[in-house]
Amino acid sequence: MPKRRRDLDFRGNLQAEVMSAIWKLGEGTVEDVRQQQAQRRRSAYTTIQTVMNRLVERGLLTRRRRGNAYVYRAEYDEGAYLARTIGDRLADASPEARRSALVNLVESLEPGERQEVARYARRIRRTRSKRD
Amino acid sequence: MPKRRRDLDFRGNLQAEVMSAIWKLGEGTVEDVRQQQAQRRRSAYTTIQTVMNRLVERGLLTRRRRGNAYVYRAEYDEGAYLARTIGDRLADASPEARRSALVNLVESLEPGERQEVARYARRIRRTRSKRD
DNA sequence: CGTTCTTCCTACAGTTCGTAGTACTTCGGT
DNA sequence: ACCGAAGTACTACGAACTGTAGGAAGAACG
Repeated sequence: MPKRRRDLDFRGNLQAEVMSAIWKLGEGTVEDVRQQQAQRRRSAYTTIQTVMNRLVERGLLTRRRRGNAYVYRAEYDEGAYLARTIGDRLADASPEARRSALVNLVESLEPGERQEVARYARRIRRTRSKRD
Repeated sequence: MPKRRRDLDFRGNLQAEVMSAIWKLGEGTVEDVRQQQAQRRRSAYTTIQTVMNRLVERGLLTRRRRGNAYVYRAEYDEGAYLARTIGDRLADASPEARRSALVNLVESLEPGERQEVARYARRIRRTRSKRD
Protein backbone atom coordinates (compact mmCIF):
# COMPACT_ATOMS: atom_id res chain seq x y z
CA MET A 1 0.00 0.00 0.00
CA PRO A 2 1.56 3.23 -1.21
CA LYS A 3 2.28 5.42 1.75
CA ARG A 4 5.38 7.32 0.84
CA ARG A 5 5.68 11.07 0.81
CA ARG A 6 8.83 12.33 -0.74
CA ASP A 7 8.63 15.20 1.69
CA LEU A 8 9.13 18.21 -0.52
CA ASP A 9 8.06 17.61 -4.03
CA PHE A 10 5.10 17.92 -6.25
CA ARG A 11 4.32 16.01 -9.36
CA GLY A 12 1.22 17.58 -10.76
CA ASN A 13 1.14 20.01 -13.59
CA LEU A 14 -1.27 22.34 -11.92
CA GLN A 15 0.78 22.29 -8.78
CA ALA A 16 3.84 23.23 -10.78
CA GLU A 17 1.88 25.98 -12.44
CA VAL A 18 0.82 27.36 -9.10
CA MET A 19 4.30 27.25 -7.63
CA SER A 20 5.63 28.89 -10.71
CA ALA A 21 3.09 31.68 -10.47
CA ILE A 22 3.84 32.27 -6.82
CA TRP A 23 7.55 32.38 -7.47
CA LYS A 24 6.98 34.87 -10.20
CA LEU A 25 4.66 37.04 -8.17
CA GLY A 26 6.51 36.78 -4.91
CA GLU A 27 3.22 36.31 -3.19
CA GLY A 28 -0.41 36.27 -4.11
CA THR A 29 -3.97 35.32 -3.42
CA VAL A 30 -5.86 32.52 -5.03
CA GLU A 31 -7.30 34.96 -7.48
CA ASP A 32 -3.89 36.39 -8.31
CA VAL A 33 -2.59 32.99 -9.21
CA ARG A 34 -5.69 32.28 -11.17
CA GLN A 35 -5.16 35.40 -13.21
CA GLN A 36 -1.78 34.09 -14.24
CA GLN A 37 -3.34 31.27 -16.17
CA ALA A 38 -4.02 31.81 -19.83
CA GLN A 39 -7.60 32.96 -19.97
CA ARG A 40 -8.45 30.03 -22.18
CA ARG A 41 -7.74 27.27 -19.74
CA ARG A 42 -8.39 29.01 -16.52
CA SER A 43 -9.36 26.78 -13.61
CA ALA A 44 -12.23 27.45 -11.27
CA TYR A 45 -11.42 29.52 -8.24
CA THR A 46 -11.97 26.58 -5.96
CA THR A 47 -9.70 24.38 -8.00
CA ILE A 48 -6.78 26.70 -7.47
CA GLN A 49 -7.78 27.11 -3.88
CA THR A 50 -7.73 23.39 -3.27
CA VAL A 51 -4.37 22.95 -4.89
CA MET A 52 -2.87 25.82 -2.98
CA ASN A 53 -4.13 24.57 0.32
CA ARG A 54 -2.74 21.17 -0.40
CA LEU A 55 0.59 22.82 -1.05
CA VAL A 56 0.31 24.56 2.28
CA GLU A 57 -0.34 21.25 4.00
CA ARG A 58 2.83 19.93 2.50
CA GLY A 59 4.87 22.89 3.56
CA LEU A 60 5.57 24.30 0.14
CA LEU A 61 3.48 27.38 0.64
CA THR A 62 2.53 29.40 3.68
CA ARG A 63 -0.35 31.77 3.97
CA ARG A 64 -1.38 34.61 6.19
CA ARG A 65 -4.49 36.65 6.34
CA ARG A 66 -4.76 40.01 4.75
CA GLY A 67 -8.16 41.49 5.30
CA ASN A 68 -10.64 38.99 4.16
CA ALA A 69 -8.40 36.92 1.99
CA TYR A 70 -5.27 34.86 2.40
CA VAL A 71 -2.01 35.76 0.79
CA TYR A 72 0.21 32.85 -0.08
CA ARG A 73 3.92 32.78 -0.43
CA ALA A 74 6.48 30.12 -1.12
CA GLU A 75 8.28 28.65 1.82
CA TYR A 76 11.42 28.28 -0.27
CA ASP A 77 12.48 30.42 -3.16
CA GLU A 78 12.73 28.76 -6.48
CA GLY A 79 16.49 28.52 -6.48
CA ALA A 80 16.58 26.86 -3.09
CA TYR A 81 13.85 24.48 -4.04
CA LEU A 82 15.57 23.59 -7.25
CA ALA A 83 18.92 23.11 -5.57
CA ARG A 84 17.33 20.94 -3.00
CA THR A 85 15.50 18.58 -5.30
CA ILE A 86 18.51 18.32 -7.55
CA GLY A 87 20.71 17.69 -4.56
CA ASP A 88 18.40 14.91 -3.44
CA ARG A 89 18.64 13.25 -6.76
CA LEU A 90 22.37 13.45 -6.80
CA ALA A 91 22.58 12.18 -3.27
CA ASP A 92 20.75 8.99 -4.15
CA ALA A 93 22.91 8.26 -7.15
CA SER A 94 26.03 6.18 -7.32
CA PRO A 95 29.31 8.11 -7.43
CA GLU A 96 29.92 7.26 -11.06
CA ALA A 97 26.47 8.34 -12.13
CA ARG A 98 26.89 11.48 -10.13
CA ARG A 99 30.12 12.27 -11.83
CA SER A 100 28.72 11.53 -15.23
CA ALA A 101 25.64 13.62 -14.61
CA LEU A 102 27.74 16.56 -13.52
CA VAL A 103 29.79 16.40 -16.65
CA ASN A 104 26.66 16.26 -18.73
CA LEU A 105 25.28 19.13 -16.81
CA VAL A 106 28.29 21.33 -17.35
CA GLU A 107 28.07 20.47 -20.99
CA SER A 108 24.53 21.69 -21.20
CA LEU A 109 25.10 25.06 -19.62
CA GLU A 110 25.16 28.35 -21.40
CA PRO A 111 28.71 29.61 -21.81
CA GLY A 112 28.08 32.38 -19.31
CA GLU A 113 26.72 29.99 -16.76
CA ARG A 114 29.57 27.62 -17.30
CA GLN A 115 32.05 30.34 -16.74
CA GLU A 116 30.35 31.41 -13.60
CA VAL A 117 30.27 27.90 -12.27
CA ALA A 118 33.96 27.49 -12.95
CA ARG A 119 34.78 30.78 -11.36
CA TYR A 120 32.72 30.01 -8.35
CA ALA A 121 34.29 26.60 -7.96
CA ARG A 122 37.72 28.11 -8.09
CA ARG A 123 36.82 30.69 -5.56
CA ILE A 124 35.63 28.12 -3.09
CA ARG A 125 38.80 26.21 -3.63
CA ARG A 126 40.96 29.17 -2.88
CA THR A 127 38.96 30.13 0.15
CA ARG A 128 38.97 26.72 1.68
CA SER A 129 42.52 25.78 0.93
CA LYS A 130 43.65 28.27 3.53
CA ARG A 131 41.89 26.31 6.19
CA ASP A 132 42.85 22.79 5.24
CA MET B 1 -8.84 14.48 -14.65
CA PRO B 2 -5.15 13.74 -14.40
CA LYS B 3 -3.81 12.60 -17.72
CA ARG B 4 -0.21 13.63 -17.72
CA ARG B 5 2.76 11.34 -18.07
CA ARG B 6 6.00 13.05 -17.42
CA ASP B 7 7.50 10.74 -19.99
CA LEU B 8 10.61 9.50 -18.29
CA ASP B 9 10.29 9.49 -14.58
CA PHE B 10 9.20 7.31 -11.78
CA ARG B 11 7.98 8.26 -8.38
CA GLY B 12 7.56 5.05 -6.50
CA ASN B 13 10.00 3.71 -4.00
CA LEU B 14 9.87 0.22 -5.34
CA GLN B 15 10.40 1.47 -8.82
CA ALA B 16 13.45 3.36 -7.68
CA GLU B 17 14.69 0.27 -5.93
CA VAL B 18 14.31 -1.77 -9.07
CA MET B 19 16.06 0.75 -11.27
CA SER B 20 18.81 1.00 -8.78
CA ALA B 21 19.27 -2.75 -8.72
CA ILE B 22 19.36 -2.95 -12.48
CA TRP B 23 21.88 -0.17 -12.72
CA LYS B 24 24.01 -1.94 -10.22
CA LEU B 25 23.74 -5.31 -11.88
CA GLY B 26 23.95 -4.07 -15.43
CA GLU B 27 21.14 -6.42 -16.30
CA GLY B 28 19.08 -9.01 -14.55
CA THR B 29 16.00 -11.15 -14.32
CA VAL B 30 13.08 -10.58 -12.04
CA GLU B 31 14.58 -12.99 -9.61
CA ASP B 32 17.97 -11.27 -9.73
CA VAL B 33 16.42 -8.01 -8.78
CA ARG B 34 14.39 -9.66 -6.12
CA GLN B 35 17.55 -11.09 -4.60
CA GLN B 36 18.90 -7.60 -4.22
CA GLN B 37 16.26 -6.75 -1.69
CA ALA B 38 17.08 -7.26 1.95
CA GLN B 39 15.73 -10.69 2.77
CA ARG B 40 13.51 -9.18 5.40
CA ARG B 41 11.34 -7.08 3.19
CA ARG B 42 11.51 -9.03 0.03
CA SER B 43 8.57 -8.56 -2.32
CA ALA B 44 6.72 -11.37 -4.02
CA TYR B 45 8.09 -12.44 -7.35
CA THR B 46 5.04 -11.15 -9.14
CA THR B 47 5.28 -7.80 -7.44
CA ILE B 48 8.72 -7.18 -8.83
CA GLN B 49 7.61 -8.56 -12.12
CA THR B 50 4.70 -6.18 -12.36
CA VAL B 51 6.81 -3.21 -11.50
CA MET B 52 9.46 -4.15 -13.98
CA ASN B 53 6.99 -4.62 -16.76
CA ARG B 54 5.47 -1.27 -16.01
CA LEU B 55 8.93 0.21 -16.31
CA VAL B 56 9.29 -1.49 -19.67
CA GLU B 57 6.01 0.03 -20.82
CA ARG B 58 7.35 3.42 -19.95
CA GLY B 59 10.58 2.90 -21.76
CA LEU B 60 12.86 2.85 -18.76
CA LEU B 61 13.76 -0.79 -19.10
CA THR B 62 13.98 -3.13 -22.04
CA ARG B 63 13.92 -6.87 -21.92
CA ARG B 64 14.89 -9.73 -24.11
CA ARG B 65 14.45 -13.42 -23.74
CA ARG B 66 17.15 -15.66 -22.47
CA GLY B 67 15.99 -19.22 -22.42
CA ASN B 68 12.84 -19.33 -20.46
CA ALA B 69 13.17 -16.06 -18.66
CA TYR B 70 13.53 -12.43 -19.58
CA VAL B 71 16.60 -10.40 -18.88
CA TYR B 72 15.98 -6.76 -18.24
CA ARG B 73 18.31 -3.88 -18.74
CA ALA B 74 18.07 -0.14 -18.38
CA GLU B 75 17.42 1.86 -21.48
CA TYR B 76 19.57 4.69 -20.15
CA ASP B 77 22.49 4.37 -17.84
CA GLU B 78 22.16 5.98 -14.50
CA GLY B 79 24.30 8.98 -15.33
CA ALA B 80 22.35 9.78 -18.46
CA TYR B 81 19.08 9.37 -16.67
CA LEU B 82 20.19 11.59 -13.86
CA ALA B 83 21.53 14.24 -16.20
CA ARG B 84 18.33 14.18 -18.10
CA THR B 85 15.94 14.59 -15.20
CA ILE B 86 18.12 17.26 -13.69
CA GLY B 87 18.33 19.00 -17.01
CA ASP B 88 14.55 18.95 -17.29
CA ARG B 89 14.20 20.58 -13.95
CA LEU B 90 16.68 23.26 -14.80
CA ALA B 91 15.05 23.87 -18.12
CA ASP B 92 11.73 24.67 -16.50
CA ALA B 93 13.19 27.08 -14.00
CA SER B 94 13.61 30.80 -14.33
CA PRO B 95 17.11 32.01 -15.18
CA GLU B 96 17.70 33.41 -11.73
CA ALA B 97 16.62 30.24 -10.01
CA ARG B 98 18.77 28.29 -12.38
CA ARG B 99 21.75 30.38 -11.56
CA SER B 100 21.13 30.17 -7.87
CA ALA B 101 20.64 26.44 -7.98
CA LEU B 102 23.89 25.97 -9.83
CA VAL B 103 25.76 27.96 -7.26
CA ASN B 104 24.20 25.93 -4.51
CA LEU B 105 25.05 22.81 -6.37
CA VAL B 106 28.71 23.68 -6.77
CA GLU B 107 28.77 24.46 -3.11
CA SER B 108 27.54 21.03 -2.21
CA LEU B 109 30.05 19.09 -4.25
CA GLU B 110 32.96 17.18 -2.89
CA PRO B 111 36.23 19.04 -3.43
CA GLY B 112 37.31 16.50 -6.01
CA GLU B 113 34.10 16.79 -7.92
CA ARG B 114 34.21 20.53 -7.80
CA GLN B 115 37.66 20.53 -9.20
CA GLU B 116 36.67 18.23 -11.96
CA VAL B 117 33.70 20.35 -12.86
CA ALA B 118 35.87 23.44 -13.01
CA ARG B 119 38.48 21.69 -15.08
CA TYR B 120 35.92 20.35 -17.46
CA ALA B 121 34.27 23.73 -17.83
CA ARG B 122 37.58 25.28 -18.67
CA ARG B 123 38.33 22.62 -21.18
CA ILE B 124 35.10 23.20 -23.01
CA ARG B 125 35.78 26.88 -23.04
CA ARG B 126 39.18 26.42 -24.56
CA THR B 127 37.95 24.00 -27.12
CA ARG B 128 35.07 26.12 -28.26
CA SER B 129 36.81 29.46 -28.24
CA LYS B 130 38.87 28.38 -31.22
CA ARG B 131 35.76 28.25 -33.29
CA ASP B 132 34.07 31.45 -32.22
C1' DC C 1 3.11 -37.08 -15.96
C1' DG C 2 4.27 -34.18 -11.89
C1' DT C 3 7.20 -30.55 -10.11
C1' DT C 4 9.41 -26.22 -10.82
C1' DC C 5 10.38 -21.83 -12.78
C1' DT C 6 8.43 -18.07 -15.09
C1' DT C 7 5.22 -15.48 -17.61
C1' DC C 8 0.77 -13.38 -18.41
C1' DC C 9 -3.42 -11.48 -16.92
C1' DT C 10 -6.28 -9.71 -13.48
C1' DA C 11 -7.47 -7.44 -9.24
C1' DC C 12 -7.58 -4.34 -5.55
C1' DA C 13 -6.88 -0.91 -2.12
C1' DG C 14 -4.34 3.40 -0.86
C1' DT C 15 -2.84 7.95 -2.68
C1' DT C 16 -2.26 11.82 -5.42
C1' DC C 17 -4.30 15.08 -8.68
C1' DG C 18 -7.33 17.90 -11.17
C1' DT C 19 -11.74 19.53 -10.95
C1' DA C 20 -15.38 21.68 -8.81
C1' DG C 21 -20.00 22.30 -6.26
C1' DT C 22 -22.24 23.87 -1.96
C1' DA C 23 -22.78 26.11 2.00
C1' DC C 24 -21.10 29.43 5.27
C1' DT C 25 -18.66 33.93 6.57
C1' DT C 26 -17.40 38.49 6.30
C1' DC C 27 -16.98 43.14 4.52
C1' DG C 28 -18.39 47.18 2.13
C1' DG C 29 -22.48 49.68 0.99
C1' DT C 30 -27.11 51.59 1.19
C1' DA D 1 -29.71 46.37 9.92
C1' DC D 2 -29.90 43.80 5.50
C1' DC D 3 -27.89 42.67 0.76
C1' DG D 4 -24.67 41.31 -2.52
C1' DA D 5 -19.89 40.34 -3.61
C1' DA D 6 -15.72 38.11 -2.38
C1' DG D 7 -13.56 34.61 -0.14
C1' DT D 8 -13.28 30.34 2.69
C1' DA D 9 -14.15 25.68 4.33
C1' DC D 10 -15.77 21.29 3.52
C1' DT D 11 -16.92 17.58 0.61
C1' DA D 12 -16.82 14.73 -3.47
C1' DC D 13 -15.44 12.17 -7.41
C1' DG D 14 -13.16 9.96 -11.24
C1' DA D 15 -8.62 9.04 -13.41
C1' DA D 16 -3.94 7.65 -12.87
C1' DC D 17 -0.24 5.67 -10.38
C1' DT D 18 1.65 2.40 -6.94
C1' DG D 19 2.52 -1.55 -4.28
C1' DT D 20 0.90 -5.87 -3.61
C1' DA D 21 -0.12 -10.28 -5.10
C1' DG D 22 -3.08 -14.49 -6.61
C1' DG D 23 -4.21 -17.76 -10.21
C1' DA D 24 -3.88 -19.81 -14.75
C1' DA D 25 -0.88 -21.50 -17.96
C1' DG D 26 3.51 -22.56 -20.65
C1' DA D 27 8.09 -24.61 -20.96
C1' DA D 28 11.62 -27.79 -19.00
C1' DC D 29 13.36 -31.59 -16.76
C1' DG D 30 13.44 -36.01 -14.50
